[in-house]
Amino acid sequence: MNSGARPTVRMEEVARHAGVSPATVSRVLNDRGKCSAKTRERVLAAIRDLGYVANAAARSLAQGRTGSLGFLLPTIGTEFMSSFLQVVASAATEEGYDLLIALRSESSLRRMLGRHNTDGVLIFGSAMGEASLRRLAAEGFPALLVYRTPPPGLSLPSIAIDNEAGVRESVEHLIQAHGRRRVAFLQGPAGNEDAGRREEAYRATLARHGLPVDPRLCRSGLSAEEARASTMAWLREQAPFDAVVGWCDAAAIGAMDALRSEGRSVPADVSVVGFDDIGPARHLDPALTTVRPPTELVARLAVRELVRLIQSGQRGAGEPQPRLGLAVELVLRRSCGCSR
Amino acid sequence: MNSGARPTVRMEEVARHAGVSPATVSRVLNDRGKCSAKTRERVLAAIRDLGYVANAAARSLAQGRTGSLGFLLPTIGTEFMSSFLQVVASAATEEGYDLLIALRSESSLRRMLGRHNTDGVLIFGSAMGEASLRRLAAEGFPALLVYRTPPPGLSLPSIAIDNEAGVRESVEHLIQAHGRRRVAFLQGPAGNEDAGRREEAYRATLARHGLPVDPRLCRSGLSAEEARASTMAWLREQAPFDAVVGWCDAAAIGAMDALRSEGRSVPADVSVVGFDDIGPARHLDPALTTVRPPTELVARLAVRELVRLIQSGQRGAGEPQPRLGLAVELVLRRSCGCSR
DNA sequence: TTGTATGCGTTATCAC
DNA sequence: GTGATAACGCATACAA
Repeated sequence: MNSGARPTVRMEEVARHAGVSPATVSRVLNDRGKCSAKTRERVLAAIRDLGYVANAAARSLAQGRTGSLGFLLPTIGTEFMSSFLQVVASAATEEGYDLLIALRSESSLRRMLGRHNTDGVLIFGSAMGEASLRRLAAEGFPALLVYRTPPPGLSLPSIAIDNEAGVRESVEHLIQAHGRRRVAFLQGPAGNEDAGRREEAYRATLARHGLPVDPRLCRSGLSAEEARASTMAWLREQAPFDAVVGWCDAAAIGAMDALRSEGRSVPADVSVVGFDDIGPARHLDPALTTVRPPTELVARLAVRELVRLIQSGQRGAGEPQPRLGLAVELVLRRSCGCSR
Repeated sequence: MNSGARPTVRMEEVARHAGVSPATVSRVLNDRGKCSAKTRERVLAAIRDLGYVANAAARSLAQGRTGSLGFLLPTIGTEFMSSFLQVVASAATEEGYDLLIALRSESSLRRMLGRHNTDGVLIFGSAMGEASLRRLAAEGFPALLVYRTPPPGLSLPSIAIDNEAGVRESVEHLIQAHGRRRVAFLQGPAGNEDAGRREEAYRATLARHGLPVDPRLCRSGLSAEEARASTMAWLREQAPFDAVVGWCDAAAIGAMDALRSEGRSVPADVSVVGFDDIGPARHLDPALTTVRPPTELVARLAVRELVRLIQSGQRGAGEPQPRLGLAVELVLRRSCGCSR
């Protein structure tokens, strides 16, 4: 906390320096109660002179709040997550909160709720198991799910996107605009809700259009590398397919990689579409057709809503929890067969 | 902090439940002092039963440490930063610290040092101005610069990479292996030290090989978009160039984009190289030749060193500060003209 | 408008 | 080994 040469300067010292009491310094610092402009000036000057900074722990202890939000996420190292995190971080700052991040892990979680005591947590996707979610909900700790809906029976606020609509639109586009009939799918992680819903929507859309759902045409797209391997396997086994839907852009990119290296043309031979619209998507050759979720909106809404939860005090278990499914947008580029 | 229905369970309640004193509970919790296995068991049981979690603020106040590290960064939303942050986050967890992140901003900084009181801060690149750095150094607060060396006269520990060697190697490769003579450069942000050193190295290497440094061939590569525009400008003005060196991969990607859209072949007409080796680099067509910094090593070293600083107590202003310049690696792919 | 006194929940220093 | 008790630094009734 203070490992400098000079000892920590406390509020008391500021008070002496300004010729007032500690309470007055505290008031000036927090804009509480009225005080004359003159003393206010003196106090501020003393603070500047001494380089005083309030001790966060003491403040938290006295106020009963920490002024920080926790963000629990499964992993940071993806294009998608980094842009999301960027928005969350600035939104938190705007709302006057610090942001504490923790990678998926039970111990991190306990530390957020316990050791470091955040005022509330944002839980991204599969960053937290169902059992922990239940405990959390039972404790009534302010928490909000992002890119995930609460498990059945659990009443937790959540902000998710409309995965179904996104995949439905993209698959229908492949079928109707480009005449594709044998659509393959690159699957996401098993526990991932977004991934699951997207796969469901893929199957449902094919079925709705009277197309067969070939089990061979569903393979792992956990990473670009796995997607690449899966696509190679399709080619090797001569599975008949004329389109690939990636559960996310990285998977789609892996597929394009494999197709190119095997001399297949995208989109002439095979259409490829993704999901997420990560930064590189538009710079690929051909540029990737994909589904764009309102990332920035989600992040801002999430932070704002969490802050509202915190500031509204106790969460009434009775009142309905907000559960938003935000609209997504199909971005047509060249990898599906469109001319732009 | 606690907005649940039931009131916060404090250490005192745990003590009552276990039939011991609060002091004993504290000891069990922190593994301090000896206590019989039997009481220890009882206390742990009580903690479990009541779902007790320690109040972080009170603990910090009593101990004089927060158990969290601050990470000050200019922006999160880049491939490079996201992978770096990922490692920093897990390293911090391994060392037993929480990670508090803040985007570049003076107010964020003050909050890290003051309002939230981290035990030490990691400062990435240009995230903090020189004036603030001086103040920080003067206060003796544990801080470590990453991807940046301290300004002259300032004694702050830092961990940086060998930008010069990286660019020297890549430019020499263009010259010697591929016979390039007119090498253009896409510049980074003005305040960015890495960017500056890379540009210097670019000029120095050309000079060392008796090649002219054409001022027209240095343009902005702040983002992929700007790099694209700069490359378009070179083409439009018919500036003679047969190679482009991007200060970072994103810039190189923008250049490749522009070249492709204008019908130029990479690498047949123009060689392109980048810096950073971000994830997508290997998936481009052609795959991007680039310089790979030891990102993971830097992140781990940084966290470890900062923790050492913190735990070693006061930073002796006299002892020499570590100032590492870590080795980088030239990764040859196809965009420079190599066959793989 | 300003000062005084008390409490926030934990750790640490003593005694026992 | 274990239990009282005093800090830790700040916010806030309450009194002035």
